[in-house]
Formats: sequence, C-alpha cells, structure tokens
Amino acid sequence: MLPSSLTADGTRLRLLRAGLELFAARGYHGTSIRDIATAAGVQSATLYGHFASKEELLAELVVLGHEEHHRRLVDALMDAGSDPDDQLRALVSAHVASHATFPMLATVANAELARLSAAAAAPAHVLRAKSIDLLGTVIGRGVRQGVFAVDNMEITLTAIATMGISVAAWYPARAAELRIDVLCRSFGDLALRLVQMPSTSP
Amino acid sequence: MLPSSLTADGTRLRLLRAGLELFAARGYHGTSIRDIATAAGVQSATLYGHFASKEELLAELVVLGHEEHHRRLVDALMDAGSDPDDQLRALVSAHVASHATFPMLATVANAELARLSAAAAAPAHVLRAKSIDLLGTVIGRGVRQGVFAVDNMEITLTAIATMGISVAAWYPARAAELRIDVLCRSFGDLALRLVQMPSTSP
DNA sequence: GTCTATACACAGATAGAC
DNA sequence: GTCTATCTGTGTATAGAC
Repeated sequence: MLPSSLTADGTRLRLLRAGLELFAARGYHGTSIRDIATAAGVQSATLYGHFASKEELLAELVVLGHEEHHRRLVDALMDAGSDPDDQLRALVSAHVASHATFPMLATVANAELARLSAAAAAPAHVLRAKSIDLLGTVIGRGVRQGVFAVDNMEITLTAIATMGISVAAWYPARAAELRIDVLCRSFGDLALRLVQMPSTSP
Repeated sequence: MLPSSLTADGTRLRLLRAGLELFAARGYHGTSIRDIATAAGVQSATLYGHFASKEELLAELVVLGHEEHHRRLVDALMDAGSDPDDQLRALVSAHVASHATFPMLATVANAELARLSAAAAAPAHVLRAKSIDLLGTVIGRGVRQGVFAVDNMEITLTAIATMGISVAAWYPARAAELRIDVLCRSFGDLALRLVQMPSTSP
C-alpha cells in the first residue's frame, strides 16, 4: 500500500495510510481531518502533532508517490542494456508496475496534485518532468539509431505515459487474474508498437 | 465550453457553466454552492430554483458529457465506411475531438463521476460501457478480417481509450499551435499502430 | 504524544417575502 | 424566479490538561 522507502512508524504511519486510503476513495476535499484521524484510531487533534496541516499530509503522500515512481524508472533504465527496445520495455514496465503495485498512491499523486499549492506541488512537477524526459531520451535515441520512428514526439510520450497511469484505476479489480509481470509485458508490447519503425521486419 | 445539445438558458445555463468551470478547476468538493452562485451572478438560494441539490447539478454535467461523447462516437462510426482502418480512425478521431473540444466537460465527466451516488452515476456508466463496446466491436471485426492483431483486447481497449482522455488535460494549453484535426490524425495513427498486424506491409 | 474541549468559519439547504 | 435571512451540521485548526 505504501512503498518501503517511507520512513514512518506508529501513529504517523497510520495517519499516512488512512489519508492515502481516504484521499484515493473520496478525494482530498471529500475527506475530513476527522475521517483520517478516526481511520487511524486517534483524535483529530493528534494529527497536528505529526503534520502542520491537512495539506501537508497530502503533500507528503504526493511527493512520496512521485519519488518512488521516478526512482523505479531510473533503476529500471540502469538495469537495462543499451538496446532501445530493451530500454523502452524497462521504462514502461517500471511505469506500469509502479501503478499496479501502488494504485492508491499513484491515484492520489496524480489526481490530488492539483489540490496542492504551487509551492507544495513543485517537487512533484520536477519529478514528472524528469520522468517524461527519461522516456523522451530513450525514444529519441531509438529514433536516431533508426529503430524507432515517431511522428509526433509530444503526443507519443503523452500516450505512453497515460496508458500506464490508467493502470492504477482498473488493475486492482483484475489483480487476481492478471499478474503484474504479464501486465508489464503487454504494455511493453503496446509501447513498442507505438514507436517501432513500421516496415522494419523482413 | 458546453455542447449545443444542451437545452438550457438564462440563469440555469449560467449556473451550469459556472459549475463546470469551478468543478473542473477545483473539483466537486472543492467548490461551494456559493462559489457557483457568485460566478453565475445570483445568490446561493437561487440555485435551488433550478437544481434540487449540488449533486444534481454535477449529475447533469456528467451525464451531458457522456451523452455528447457517445453521440459523437456513434455519428463518426455511422459516417465511416466498412474498412476497419477507417472505422477505428473515425472512432478515435471522434473520441479525441470530443475531449479537445470540451476539455472541461470531459474532465468533470471523468474525474468527478466518482463523487456521484450510484444511482446518479448509473446513466454515465451505461454510456461508458456502450462506448467501449463500440471500440471493441470495431477492433474485433478487424481481427476477424485479419487486418488487426491484438494480444490482449482489454488492455488494448483501455490503452486507446485512455490516450484520448488525457487530451482533455493537456490540449487546452496547446490549442494555439495544434489544430484539432491534426491532433485527431496523430491519435488515429497511434491507435492503428496499436492494433495493426505487425508485418502486413509488403 | 495524545487527549478533551472548543473557537470560528463555512458548508448545504430551507423559509418566506417580493 | 430571485432575493434576504437563517438553520444546522461540519470543516480546519488551536488551547491547554495529562
């Protein structure tokens, strides 16, 4: 539900978990401080012993989600070889796996980002830009090597990124039948279809 | 901003427009009755002369958005010929054009659907299922004719649908440089890449 | 750190005059 | 249809005891 990169324990962790679940289900403004506190098993005033405000609790979740996601992308790319196909597959797999593994965190990080002030949202926007840049770099390299062919880079990047984000919304209901590695392979196939040179196969 | 299929005028129309703008920007729970009334130039009590509740105003927008979208898909498919390529292009173009033309309505219809009660959301869910079915029918037919090849139909459908939905989020900022018909063509190309038989081109 | 108690603003919705 | 005025519940956040 929350990545192991999170260093929090006791009440603070329960508050983050409760906030995550409730924000994902009802949205930030649809969730009250009292809702979160009750779900965490404390009184509402206790929340302010751990977070300065409701917004700060959300900000922590949003930034954590973006950090975990970006870290996974970088790791995957580092583990991949130099082949553009492999690199794209690695990136898309990490992207999809991240959304399938932490669907609530991904939902909150994406959908409730707009509820943060500009200052609180800034770190997340930086990480988003870096993640998109990673994908653009891999595809651009494939294009220069002649193995990829892309008509509109911006639209292609958005398409690949968005495909993966949607996983957070529908995968949890399919988790019993569909393994994450199968899911990642399917999306890797789709992403390759989107960028590969049309008539390269002899 | 709102489709011409909407039959509303005067204060009622202004309330719908104000609700649409505010829900799109701040979300349903982030918008108050007073916000909407003020933006429409009336007092908050006046809203209840036109809608039974805040939720009913949202429901009207959500259903309208889904109706307009589905109608455009059906129209586009009816105008297309019998060629699977043309049919898919027509469907994806209508899908993308709908999101690029009414980005706020699409955003509210998608993002705030979850804020409606099950009863109020039901009509929208029916229309969503019908729209996905339309896409599945076209692609399934192409597969049976041997011009399309799809590994995982569910994932492919989701991918194509989601690609288009994201347009509502980013197209408004690009509207000055990127014409809608160019956008639709690009997404039609991408959708075809996702489903076409890999090595059909001689 | 967590509690009880509470301040104070604002939410959705209604009553009744015009 | 629209207004003014208001009811009542709930919102975020704080004060101060334990």
